[in-house]
This record gives sequence, C-alpha cells and structure tokens, in this order.
Amino acid sequence: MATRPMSHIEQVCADKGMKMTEQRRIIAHVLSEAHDHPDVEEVHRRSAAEDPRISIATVYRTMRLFEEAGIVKRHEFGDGRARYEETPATHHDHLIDVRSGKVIEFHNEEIERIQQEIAQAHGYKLVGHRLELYVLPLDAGKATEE
Amino acid sequence: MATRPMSHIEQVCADKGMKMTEQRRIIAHVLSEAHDHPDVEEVHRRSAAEDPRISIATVYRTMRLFEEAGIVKRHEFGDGRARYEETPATHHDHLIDVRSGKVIEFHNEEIERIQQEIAQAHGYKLVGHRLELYVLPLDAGKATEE
DNA sequence: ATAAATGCAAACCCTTTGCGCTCAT
DNA sequence: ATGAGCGCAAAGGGTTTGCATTTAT
Repeated sequence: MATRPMSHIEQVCADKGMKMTEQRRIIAHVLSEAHDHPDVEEVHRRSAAEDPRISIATVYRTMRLFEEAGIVKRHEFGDGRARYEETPATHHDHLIDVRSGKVIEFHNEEIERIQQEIAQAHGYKLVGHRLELYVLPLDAGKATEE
Repeated sequence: MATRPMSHIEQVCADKGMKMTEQRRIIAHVLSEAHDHPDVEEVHRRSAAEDPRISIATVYRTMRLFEEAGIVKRHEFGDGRARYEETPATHHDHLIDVRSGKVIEFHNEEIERIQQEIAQAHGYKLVGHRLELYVLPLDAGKATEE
C-alpha cells in the first residue's frame, strides 16, 4: 500500500518478471536494508513489523526463491540455521567472532588466487568456496571454551 | 567378542579412561578405518555391519563424545548433515567435487598464514576456520548447474 | 479468469533426550 | 553393586510442503 521507492531487490525481481506480491516486496525491502546476515526468523520478524500478514512459510519460500535467482546468498555459520545477505557486488568472506556472533566481512585477493591455483593443480575448476575465520577478541584470551 | 587389535581411536579412549563398551569399540574401529568423511548414518551402517545391536542414538551420542574429546572432527559440507573424520595429525582443508561428492584434502601454508594475518589485522585471534573449495572437473565444463 | 503465491498446520530430516534396562568397572 | 551407557521412541529445531484460499497479472 505504502508507495515507498522500490528497493534494489524489488527492482531486480521486477526486471526478472517475478510476480510481486506485497509479501515479496516487503521481504525484498527488508533484505535490501539489512546490513547484517539475518536468519529466516529475523527476516520474518522485520517483515512482520512492516506488515503482520506474512507467514514464516512465505519467508522460507521467498528466501529459497531469491537464493535460486542469485538475489541473496545463503550462509551457514555453524549455528544450525541459514543466514542471508543480499548477493554482494564484490565477493567477500567472513570473520565470525565466536563470542559475540558478530560477523565481519573481508576480502583477500591473495587467498582468492591461491584457491584457484589449488583447484587447478588438482585438475578442477573452482566454482565456489567457503572461507570463514572463527575468532576471539585479542584482549580476551582465556575466558571461553573451544 | 572378537579380539582384534585395538584401533587407534580405541587406544586414545582407553588412555582417557573412557568406559569402553562394545559399541564404542566398534564405532572407534569404524572411524579409525574410514578414509572418507562419513555421516552419522553411514557410521551407523558400518558399525551395525560389525554388530547389529547398536542404535543410531548411540552413534550420535558417541560422535558428540568423540568430537568433544577432540578425537574426531565434525564438518558440514553443505548437504545438511554432519560428516566426520578422525582428527587429522596435520591440519588440512577440503576440496569438494560438487558433481561426484568426492572430497579431497589439501593444505596450503600460505593461506594459513594469511588467515592469521587477517584475524590479527582486525584485532582478533584466530581460533578456527573453515575453508572449502567447491569444484568441477576441468574436463566437464558445462553439463551441470551452479 | 487463471496460474501462481500465501497461510496454516502437518510433515520432514537430522539430531537430541527421557526413561527403564544393561553392562563395564 | 552401581553409575555410566544403551535402545527405544518421543521430542526438538529448522525447513519444507499439501491443500484450500487469496492475489497479481
């Protein structure tokens, strides 16, 4: 109902000729605004805040749709549920503070290059990779497990 | 019953003073023999082949026990279930052929070093990482998705 | 008008767990 | 003997899905 400007993702969906329901519009907006890596429940929470007539099933279906369309990227940071971010223009990997759960993005050209080399050396073509660094604050050495 | 030689893992368990049931002995043996990355169901299948009186619940409990004791390493290669390998003496990462599911181990000192540097540059200490390369055979460029 | 999308609740998959029985120590 | 471990089946958490209803086109 609100005629707010089209979010980036909504624009992409429209360009792809997707049927744009109010639910999709809202989820697209939520994801476009997100600067973190929300899980489905969180996306649902934020979406429901904009319009309560939206079910978690729809969020699941839409995340899958968006993922398969390359609109969002799914991550599994080891906490059992999937986390999403809008497909980034520039590739990056993640550094996860295991104490706070905070996620920092980084990119390292050298690592990217070496990965390619490794794949090729084994007779393969690199089609994807996952690199996550699990870390603890330097100033908090001992108090935690693992 | 069979007085076969102690598997490596069984030895480690014994050294740690664990109560060694026949089930644990068998699971330890299965894992010690495995040269792949079996999931729980597969570990159960192989264990049950040695002795059918072993439940999947016990396998789950034992995998968790072994993992927490540092005896095995758990991996999540993106297919939804956990996969295990005996904790390797020398650290390595994985290269996964997305077509066949084949897993190849590799190690690259340069990447390891850069990871440390990245963590430190962000004010963190690296406590773990996950690096997986998803690949396709060089000679099979187009027939598959993703 | 009509096929696609939604909401609801049931089902699924992997994993964990409560409980009474069994077994290693 | 006795507490840890086991099997069973039920429960849990995240995710998917069948079906009747709603909605974008």
